[in-house]
Amino acid sequence: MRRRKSGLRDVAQLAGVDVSTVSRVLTGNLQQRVSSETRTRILEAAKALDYQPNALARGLRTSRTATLGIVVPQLDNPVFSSAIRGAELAAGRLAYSLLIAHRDSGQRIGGAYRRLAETHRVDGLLVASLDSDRDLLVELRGTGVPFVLMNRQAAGAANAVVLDNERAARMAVGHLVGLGHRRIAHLAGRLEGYNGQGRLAGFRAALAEAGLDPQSAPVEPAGYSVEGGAAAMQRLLASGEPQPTAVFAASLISATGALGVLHAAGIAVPRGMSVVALHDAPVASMVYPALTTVRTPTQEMGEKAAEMLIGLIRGEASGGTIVLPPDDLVVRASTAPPAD
Amino acid sequence: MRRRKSGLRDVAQLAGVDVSTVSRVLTGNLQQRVSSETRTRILEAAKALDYQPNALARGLRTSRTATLGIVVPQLDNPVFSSAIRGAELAAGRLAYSLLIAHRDSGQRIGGAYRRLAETHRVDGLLVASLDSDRDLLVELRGTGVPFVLMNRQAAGAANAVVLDNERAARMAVGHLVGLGHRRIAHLAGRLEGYNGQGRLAGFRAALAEAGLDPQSAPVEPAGYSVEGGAAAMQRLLASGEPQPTAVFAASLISATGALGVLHAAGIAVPRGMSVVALHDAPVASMVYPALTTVRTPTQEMGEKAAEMLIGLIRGEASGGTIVLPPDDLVVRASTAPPAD
DNA sequence: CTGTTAGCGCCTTCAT
DNA sequence: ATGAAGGCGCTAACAG
Repeated sequence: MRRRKSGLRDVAQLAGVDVSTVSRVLTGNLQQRVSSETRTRILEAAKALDYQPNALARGLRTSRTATLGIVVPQLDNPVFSSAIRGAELAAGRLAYSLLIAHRDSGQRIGGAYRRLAETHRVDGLLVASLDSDRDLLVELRGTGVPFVLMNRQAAGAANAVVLDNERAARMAVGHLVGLGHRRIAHLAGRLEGYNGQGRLAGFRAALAEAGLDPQSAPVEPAGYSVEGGAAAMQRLLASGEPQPTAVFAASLISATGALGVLHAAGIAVPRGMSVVALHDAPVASMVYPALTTVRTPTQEMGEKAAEMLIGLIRGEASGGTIVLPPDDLVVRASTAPPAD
Repeated sequence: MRRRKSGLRDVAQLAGVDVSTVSRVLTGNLQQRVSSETRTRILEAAKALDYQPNALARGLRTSRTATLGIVVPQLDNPVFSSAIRGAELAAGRLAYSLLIAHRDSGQRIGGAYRRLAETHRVDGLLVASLDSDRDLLVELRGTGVPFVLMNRQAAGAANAVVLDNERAARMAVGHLVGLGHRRIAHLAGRLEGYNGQGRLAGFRAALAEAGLDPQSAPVEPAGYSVEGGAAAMQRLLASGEPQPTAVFAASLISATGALGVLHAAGIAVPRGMSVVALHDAPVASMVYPALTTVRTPTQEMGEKAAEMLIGLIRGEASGGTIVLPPDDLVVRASTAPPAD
């Protein structure tokens, strides 16, 4: 019972004009010279027929697909899912769609990117990857489409949207210092990575500002997993006296792992140990005690990245690196003045 | 320095044959009559030029895009992100891509679906929605492409992949009963929804089997949010004696909300109250105490749904409803025998 | 077994 | 201000 999908030709016929005129009106980017009379006639016809352009035909002709590819290492990480959401919002506003692909781990690096780009499915790539810089960039360049990195920076990659890690870390550590903590440890991210390094630097800077010795402060790499956070916390507790009274975790996820270890060790939070983490997400209030966090603009990161990419595709923008400041500190139940 | 992308014509030229022959070989679904000599020659040429078919041109010609649209209400929900992951895996195996869209809440229902389907971007739709049945189905039918529902069933929709809610609920409640609990409450899902009803039914069935009275057991609708779970737990605690010794939550997320309320009320888990929830995800071990859950095959749900949809698109399958059994019970720290 | 032909639906010079 | 014509890259009859 459903009629055949109507094309440009049907609209043209109904409006009594040539298809090329219809195309001019409906594409309508330039203020084409078309009598406003026929223009309205065409617009009406298009609406009457509920005309929808065939994206394939248009893409074939213009060699642009109005589609962005997005490649993420994991979907269950709130940082990425939120960035995707942002990218999707921004893309939608600019009439772009999002084609999603996981990094097929185990495959040759970049397989996902290539497939998308080389079959003319996407006009550009949004990349949130954990790969080592060199291989990643080579593959990305090989695709021949513009790309924007999200949540990381890589030497030689011009376009990226990242968090101001240093400032975020200082916000977190500043909170601890303000509460009176003097022995503060850091559950770091990946020390080889962009974010891990920035957060560590911010941690040390904040300590120095407070008149504490950055070099003697314990730092345990924890990565961005629950297990990593747990292991790092364990090492921290095992590593002799005097124990810190507070820890700053580089990520919400690793902080939850640390919380588990503290529970198991019988150390009350925040009485025996204050915990503050970077990134805010629903999980922060699901754990016990609810975690004090620094809210980070992850959704905005996706939005900015998509906007930048579309700008690059359209040749309107020049790329660069956007550094987003952290939103604010969300004080919950996991931080308090030190007991001693 | 990157050479122009090579097309069918380049391959044909290099192999010294006509493009149509190349097409036959490279499409190669049917055992086309082509001399194995020229076939290998073409294959070599294609490899030498690193030929990649232009998906747009192919799609325009065949009116199939090898792309599935997936519409989800939220990305940060582990159930959905895991289902997406599964869909992506299955689609990839069958050479399909995934175009993602959020339900643009606030817009007219189905806007997301329509945009994807009516511009010939997708061959079919994977739908995980929370909308009321009627509107959803009307919109979906209007798109003219086949669709498969994930994690829900709707009257009149032939194709769906769902969880065996009743069995999952019985698994959870059976665990509680086995521990010796007699006063068991249910933090239900949405009682109007498919999943909520199934889980409630399973809850009551399990009680009846254990010789307990299903009708007198407290049931509080909690939805699938942290806040809903907290509010429901609060109502439960306020609703007079005798209090239950255990609760079965219809979802992991609402269970975390309930945990928070129990902490605040000074009720120890599991000593004062056992908690078991449906769905397993990393969050289950992030909360304190780590939640005992029933693991559900959410990723498989996505896989099955994608496989079914592709079967429908290819005209090879006939659809239907697949009911997936729960995986198993994961006993963590939130359940124990009742104290009294 | 292989080449020829004819579009898929659209955009875009080039005329008029 | 509008129409005519060509072709994006590919596949699918139909010839040979």
